[in-house]
Amino acid sequence: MANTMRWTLPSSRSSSPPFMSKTQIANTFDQIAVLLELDGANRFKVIAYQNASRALATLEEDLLIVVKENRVTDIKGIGKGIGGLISEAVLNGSWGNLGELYDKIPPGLIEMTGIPSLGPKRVRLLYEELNIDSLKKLKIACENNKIASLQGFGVKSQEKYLEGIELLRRYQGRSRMDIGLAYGRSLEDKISQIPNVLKAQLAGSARRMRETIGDLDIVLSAKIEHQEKIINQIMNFSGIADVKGQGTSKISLILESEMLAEPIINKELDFSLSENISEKSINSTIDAQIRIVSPEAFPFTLAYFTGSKEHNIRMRQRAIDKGLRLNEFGLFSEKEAGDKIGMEAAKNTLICNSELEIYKNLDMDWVAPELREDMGEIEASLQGVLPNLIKIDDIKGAFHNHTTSSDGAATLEEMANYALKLGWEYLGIADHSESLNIGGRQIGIPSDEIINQSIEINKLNKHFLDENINFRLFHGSECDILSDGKLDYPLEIRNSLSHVIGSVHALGSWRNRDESTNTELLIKAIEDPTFTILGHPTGRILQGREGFPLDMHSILRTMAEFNEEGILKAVEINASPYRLDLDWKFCKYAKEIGVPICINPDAHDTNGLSDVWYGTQIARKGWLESKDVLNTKSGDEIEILFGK
DNA sequence: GCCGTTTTCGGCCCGACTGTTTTCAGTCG
Repeated sequence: MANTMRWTLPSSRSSSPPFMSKTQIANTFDQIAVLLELDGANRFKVIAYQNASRALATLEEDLLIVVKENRVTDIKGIGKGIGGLISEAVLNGSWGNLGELYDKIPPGLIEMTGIPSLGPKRVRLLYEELNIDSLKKLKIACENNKIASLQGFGVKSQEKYLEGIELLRRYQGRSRMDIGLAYGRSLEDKISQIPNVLKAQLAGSARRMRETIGDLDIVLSAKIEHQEKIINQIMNFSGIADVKGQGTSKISLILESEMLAEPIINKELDFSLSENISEKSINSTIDAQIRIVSPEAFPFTLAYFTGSKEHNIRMRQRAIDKGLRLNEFGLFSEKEAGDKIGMEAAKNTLICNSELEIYKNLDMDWVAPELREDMGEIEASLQGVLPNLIKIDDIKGAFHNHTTSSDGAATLEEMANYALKLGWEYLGIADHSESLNIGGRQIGIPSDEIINQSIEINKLNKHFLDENINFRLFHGSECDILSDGKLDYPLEIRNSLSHVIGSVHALGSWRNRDESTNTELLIKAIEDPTFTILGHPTGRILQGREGFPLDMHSILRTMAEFNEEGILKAVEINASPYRLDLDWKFCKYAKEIGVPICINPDAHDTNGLSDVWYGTQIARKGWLESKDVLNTKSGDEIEILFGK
């Protein structure tokens, strides 16, 4: 959880209901869960708030309407208590007596739980016994040997906390998908090459293709007699910064950049990105857990550590419903296993040679790892209606790319040639528009110069046609959505373009406004007849900054209405691993209501075009099939759709 | 705090590792 330092209940900026948005309430419930833990509350109460937060974040309907129609407790996971809080927050902007909880828990305690192996229970104990309520006080207490004498603590814990405080200072938190995957694949590869390793596979959030990755989980299988030697060889890898734990079936490491097979390429970045990326992301470390199991247990352990936790809970429930029990070692009869646990319980497991067979034994279709978030995949799997997910080879081009005419590093021709090399049928050029300035320097193409780009594009297109090359350039613009919701450039320029990608760049005013005003202004931009695609919808930068507040469901509904009338309004998944915006959680909804999605690399150099891979992973995570994605269509089809 | 063909109470997923204990609680995933 980012920035745990100063938690407060949100106050409303609105003068009429809804006083609080879905997102605000969901975030608040997440905080409440942490505070309750520190307060020593019943752990199921904590889970209830976490579940309620999830339920709200995925609620598609307008929350105000749900509240007004007294349907809030119809939402699964929301009962009388939490439902009352939601209604009050939406209708009055107040938070019942939750304020007392915020007042009661010193903010320093939240920060202390960031120390490895120091959880809420012990933090609470330290607070009650020694009045420790900050990292600083904890450090002093450790140094003065005050912790070791406490019941349940010892010298080791004291030392660990001191190390942990130090670690916290340079702790990077989660990693972006590109960095996490680079580490994960390198480690997976190295382990696979050790003799007698039968399989080594990345699991966890990396396998599920989350936009950020917490730590790496790798499951490896080997015969029991080889396991000890394999562990020793792993421990001798270069690129291990620290060993956090080591057992016979699990090792826990911190990796540093020496682990990487090849250094991470620094691509040319959007100006707004480079501003928000600190040095820390470059020299980051990442945690890795490695599990060693027998070949028989491998599919179960892989499934278990792929998660998500929520998916696993549903899977176990499914097993229980069938009189079975599922754990990380097997799937077996509940009756037979009795009180036994772990490997012992799984002794008489049903044999499964792959994950597919585990699902099959539960009368389910295999669920792609990307979908395992308990977002409807269990139901779809049981009904046999899981989506046929899009693949990278389905992509035939992309619409949002920059050249040297704005802030790109490659020329139009270089970009086109690289796109051809990728096997694409088209490339959409969308340089920044006139108004975009940074530090007094104009980034965007001035109105009177855009004609030059048009001439150059026509020339290249004629060349492709003459040479009988199935490739074309589309001349668009990444047109600024100004703070009042109007589009940049005069109308005649926008009309002359094949596509207009509307993007918000002047984030200042958008981030300082409330959700409903922003939503209204963005809808105004979308309604402009020249508007085609919504670019990086929230402006978020992963690990950098939050996006501006927006009711995405409402935005998507507006876009769906246009599409129903045959007017193309698409939304972008910005495929840059720094953004991955539209968030995957909204993709399924967009698809269901009929809003086309494009996977756009927002490339600022030729290498950047390859980022469509990350966007495609996010599209898969968002349940998208090839037919849901605009840039799987052929060049001819796009030409008709754009009308140019 | 939520939920319910075992519905108004009693459950709520499961296991490894660690450091502290001498049988276990806390933490983590």
